[in-house]
Amino acid sequence: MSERGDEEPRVRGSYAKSPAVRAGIVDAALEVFARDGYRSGSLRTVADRAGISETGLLYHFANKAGLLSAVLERREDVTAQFLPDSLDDPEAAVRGLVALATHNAALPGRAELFSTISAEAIGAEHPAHDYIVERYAAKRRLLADAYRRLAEAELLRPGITPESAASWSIALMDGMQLQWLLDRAGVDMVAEVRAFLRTITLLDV
Amino acid sequence: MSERGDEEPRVRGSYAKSPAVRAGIVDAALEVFARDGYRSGSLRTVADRAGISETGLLYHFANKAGLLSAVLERREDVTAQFLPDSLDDPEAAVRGLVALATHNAALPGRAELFSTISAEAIGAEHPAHDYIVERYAAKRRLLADAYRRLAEAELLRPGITPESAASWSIALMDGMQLQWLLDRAGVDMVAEVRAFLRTITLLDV
DNA sequence: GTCTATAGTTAGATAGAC
DNA sequence: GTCTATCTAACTATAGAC
Repeated sequence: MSERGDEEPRVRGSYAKSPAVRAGIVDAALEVFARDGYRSGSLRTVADRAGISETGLLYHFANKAGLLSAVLERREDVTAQFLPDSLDDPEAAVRGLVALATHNAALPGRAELFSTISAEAIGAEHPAHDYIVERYAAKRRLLADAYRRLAEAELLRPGITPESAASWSIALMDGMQLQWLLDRAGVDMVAEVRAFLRTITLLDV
Repeated sequence: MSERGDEEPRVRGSYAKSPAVRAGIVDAALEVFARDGYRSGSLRTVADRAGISETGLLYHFANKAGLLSAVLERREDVTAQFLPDSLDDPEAAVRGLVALATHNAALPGRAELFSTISAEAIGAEHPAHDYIVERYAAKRRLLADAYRRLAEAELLRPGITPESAASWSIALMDGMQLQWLLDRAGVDMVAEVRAFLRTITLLDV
C-alpha cells in the first residue's frame, strides 16, 4: 500500500533481521489497534510492545497510516483463507462463515480489529475508509454470488433475495461479534451464526 | 450519572442560561463523539462547536467522561421512545425496531454515535463500557420477552428461539447500520431490517 | 458563568549520532 | 538498522481574574 520496500538487504553473510522485526511490529500494532483503535492507539505503545523504539519503528514504516495498511493487509490473509474468491462450491462459502466465526471466537484479539477499525472508518477522512468500504462491497458481492447459486439449487429459503442474504450474513456476524466482544460469557457467537445460517438457508451447516 | 447538579440558579429575576448552554454542549458533543469517537473526539472541538471555551465547557461538566454520560443519557431517551419497557403488545416491539431503523436513517448523526461508542467500549477500561454492556443485555431481555410472547401466539418462525431472535435482531440492526454508514447509497438499511423481521416472524411489519 | 493563562502529559514525526 | 534527543502540536484539566 504505501510503506517502504520489502526487500531485505542480505549482503556478505550478514542477515538483516528486518522481516522478523517488521512482522513483530505488525503483530504488536494489530493488538494495539484492535484494542485502542487506530486513532487512539499510539505508536509508542506499539513500539514498546514490539520491543523497539518509536524511531526504530518509523524506520520500517513511513508513518502511522502506513503501519495501519500493513496491519490490514496481514489480517486480510486470514479472512481470505475462509472465504476464497473462487467458489466452485457455494455451500463452501456458507460453511466458511461458520469457520470464520469459530476462528474469531478462538482468537478474540484479531476479531476486535475489524470491529474497532470498521466503526472508526465511517468517517471519510479515516485512512482506512476507502479500504473498508471496498472490503464490505467485495464481501457482499462474493456472498451474493454464492447465495444466488444456492437459490438456483433451491437451497436458499424462499422469499429471501441473494443480495439480502449476503448483507444480512455480514451484518449478523459483525453484530454478533460486537455483542460477544462486549460480553463473552453472555453470548454464544458461533452457535448464533450457525443457527442463523440454518434459518436463511436449507443447509445443514 | 456523575455530573454537576441540574438545578439552574434562578434568583432575583436573573435567568441563568445554564440549561440551554448545557443542552448546546451535549448536542455538540453528540456530533463530535459520533464522528470521532470518545477517545479521539476532543473537548476543544466540542467547545468550538458549542460556541464556548474549553474552560467554559468544563464548568458545566466535571470532566470528559461526565460529558459522555450526559450524551449517552440524552440519546437513550430517543431509543426508549421506540422500544418502551412496558410491552402489552409484543408486535409493537418488532414494529418499534423498524421505526427505530427509519428514525436512524433520517438522522444519521445520531446513528453514528452508538456504532462508534459501542465498538470503542469493548475495552473494559472505557468509561462507557459497563453502560454499553448493560444496555445490550437489557435490549436482549426486552426483545426476548417480546419474541417469547410472539412464539406463544405462533407468530415467531418455528425453530427459532426467542433468545436467538432477540440477539439476531440487535446484531442485524447494528451490522446493517454499519454497512449503511459506510456506504449510504449502496445499502437500504430500513428495507433490509424490515425484510429480515418478516423472515424470522410471521408478522407483516 | 465565562474567560485567559498555564500546567502537565502525550502525540506523531524528524535530525543526526553510532 | 536502531538509538537518543528534540521539535511541534494537541490534549485534559486547573487556577484565578472578571
